[in-house]
Amino acid sequence: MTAPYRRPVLPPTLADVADRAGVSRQTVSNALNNPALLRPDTLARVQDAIAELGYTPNRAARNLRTRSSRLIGLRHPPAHEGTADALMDRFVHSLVDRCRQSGYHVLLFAGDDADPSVGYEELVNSTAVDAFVVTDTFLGTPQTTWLERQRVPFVAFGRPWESPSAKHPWVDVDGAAGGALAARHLLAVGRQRIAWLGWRKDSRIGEDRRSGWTAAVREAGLPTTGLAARVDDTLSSGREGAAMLLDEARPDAILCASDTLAMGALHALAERGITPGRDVAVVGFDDSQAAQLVPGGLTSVRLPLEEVAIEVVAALEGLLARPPMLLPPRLLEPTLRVRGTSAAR
Amino acid sequence: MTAPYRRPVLPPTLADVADRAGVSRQTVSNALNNPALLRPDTLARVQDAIAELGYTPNRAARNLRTRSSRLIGLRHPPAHEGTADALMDRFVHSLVDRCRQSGYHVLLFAGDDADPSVGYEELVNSTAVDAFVVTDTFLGTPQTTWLERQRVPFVAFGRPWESPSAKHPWVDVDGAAGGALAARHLLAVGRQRIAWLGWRKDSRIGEDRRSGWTAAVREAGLPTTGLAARVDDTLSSGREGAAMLLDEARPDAILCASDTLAMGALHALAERGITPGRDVAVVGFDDSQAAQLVPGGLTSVRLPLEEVAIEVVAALEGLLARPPMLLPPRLLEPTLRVRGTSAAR
DNA sequence: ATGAAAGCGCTAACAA
DNA sequence: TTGTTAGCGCTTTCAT
Repeated sequence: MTAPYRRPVLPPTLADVADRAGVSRQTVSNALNNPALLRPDTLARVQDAIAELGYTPNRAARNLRTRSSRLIGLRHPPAHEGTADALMDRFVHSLVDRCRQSGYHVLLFAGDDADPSVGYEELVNSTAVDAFVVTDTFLGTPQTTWLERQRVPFVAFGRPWESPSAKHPWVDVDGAAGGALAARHLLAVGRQRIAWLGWRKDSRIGEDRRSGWTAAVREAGLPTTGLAARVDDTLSSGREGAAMLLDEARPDAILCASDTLAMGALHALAERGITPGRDVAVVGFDDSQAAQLVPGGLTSVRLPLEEVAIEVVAALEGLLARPPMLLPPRLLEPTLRVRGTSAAR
Repeated sequence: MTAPYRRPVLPPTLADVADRAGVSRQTVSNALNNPALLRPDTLARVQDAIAELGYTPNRAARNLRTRSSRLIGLRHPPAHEGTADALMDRFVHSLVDRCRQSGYHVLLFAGDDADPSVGYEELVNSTAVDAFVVTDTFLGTPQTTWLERQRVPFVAFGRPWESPSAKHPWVDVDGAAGGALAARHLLAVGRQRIAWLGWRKDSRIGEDRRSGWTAAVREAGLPTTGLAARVDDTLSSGREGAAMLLDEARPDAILCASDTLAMGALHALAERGITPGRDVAVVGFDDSQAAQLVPGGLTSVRLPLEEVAIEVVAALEGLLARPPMLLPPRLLEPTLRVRGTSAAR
């Protein structure tokens, strides 16, 4: 049952490399961290020794010495079943990829939904990570205020809605621009009564997206009153909200705050025998897999998560540079993926 | 009388705790790692000091000393756009959650798709992680054979298809059982001509799932010949494959190797005005968000990813225990989520 | 049950 | 340009 699953020999150390190259340990360290200091022939000799031994610096030792781990902490929130929030997956991948290019790795930790600061504190005090990426600023900002007070470096994906005076770096996507983009697209394909199916009023992200709809529709001289519904972000709420809109407001398009709601709207249309895209257009938000896969295809606002990751890592590097450099907030523009539910007629 | 505490710039160290508690550093270390050695009153005094100072052991120092990082490496593969493989998200979350309960954290790294060993090697040599979770065994096993030869501890999610003699721990889901489960369900709701829409023959996972379909259908004395199509795992391939089956084989049910293919099949049905679940049943694999959200709902085989994570972490703990214990492979049973596309008639 | 000493592998500061 | 010294914070002997 037991097996010798440990590596047979210990990995080579910096001292081994120094011996082999016939130089001191410090010279090897310099070859790694400050190669310009070495004479070319010495550098080459050291690099040969490194290659021959397959040497890689021991991270624990380096971390201990430099007081930095080159690890970025990211709380991995539970995926909500039955919703279309596969955003995280795309973002995490982009983040991991950009981090690699900067020599960082991503450390995932599970937070407590009740007390969001719980995971952060332990990782900070144990110097396990150099900084955090905080993604759930829509939950209010207990973490960010805590992190800020503790002077822990972090970059937020999401605006500090509750405390606009917060000075930490953040990157966000312009929801209002996305809402307007979608609304103008619907106007362009000939829709006149564009309804909004969104989240409850306490959602700042929801209100942001909604404001784009309001602005674009009014700009076209068309009505918004009586054409809005606010519900929870669930499939069934979306279906019920859309049903209500269809029965009471007679819209020819429904613009939704999320793909989850948009899929709910498609349910409502199907139940009434209404064809999406022909009779009533539907547009969602987030360009989820469901939007991409549903028969006919669901038009959706796509968040530029790859760009977000780039900006987040840039801000992180600024923060961790010496001296630290505080990059200004970045608000990125979403795009629109047009599919069958908003075909031109 | 205790002295007033002022939060220092640097986190408190073990020596700070020792000073405050009036004991030696080693006693504090023992309080942490071997509390049974201490006299109850000493232990209490140390714990008080730890709490007062908000002390958390420095991970780098501990890692350096113990030669372990309590980090588990996980390669985060790129999410394929336009497919329903949101599996990873659910699995990662379960894994992170279980790891926390065992005092581990998950380190994400981006691999190179061309040379899958690239990320692993650096992390191993730098002792950045104690072990790996390998998820993409369906790609063949360059990583696993490499890891095994390097004697790096790892647990695979996925069988060693190419090398059944491999002795590393692994956890997998029984695809054949899933295929049979879905097929029997379709038989139970009165379907007689159950087609298979699967991947190409070189996919071991696909052949595994398919074998369950074959067995269950034959067991019922019904035909399988002429009722199978093999395509790539894309939406359009699924649509085309389903279209071919519908036109040439007249099935009353299509069992698919993935939700992506199943969504493609729904496209094909929609184009023909065929109602899923009434005229032709459709069942997918993986219980993706698309399956949960698509109007009518897509019946799908659900992988027990939470259980997989539990077993993976258990195997990991065995591997990292001293002496190491090699847990036997685990093959877990999937379940079926019945939705509208396979309603009883 | 508690304490003293050593050292894990690395890099910052300084010396040569 | 290269080498020497010191020490990051912790745990592992071993001694008391």
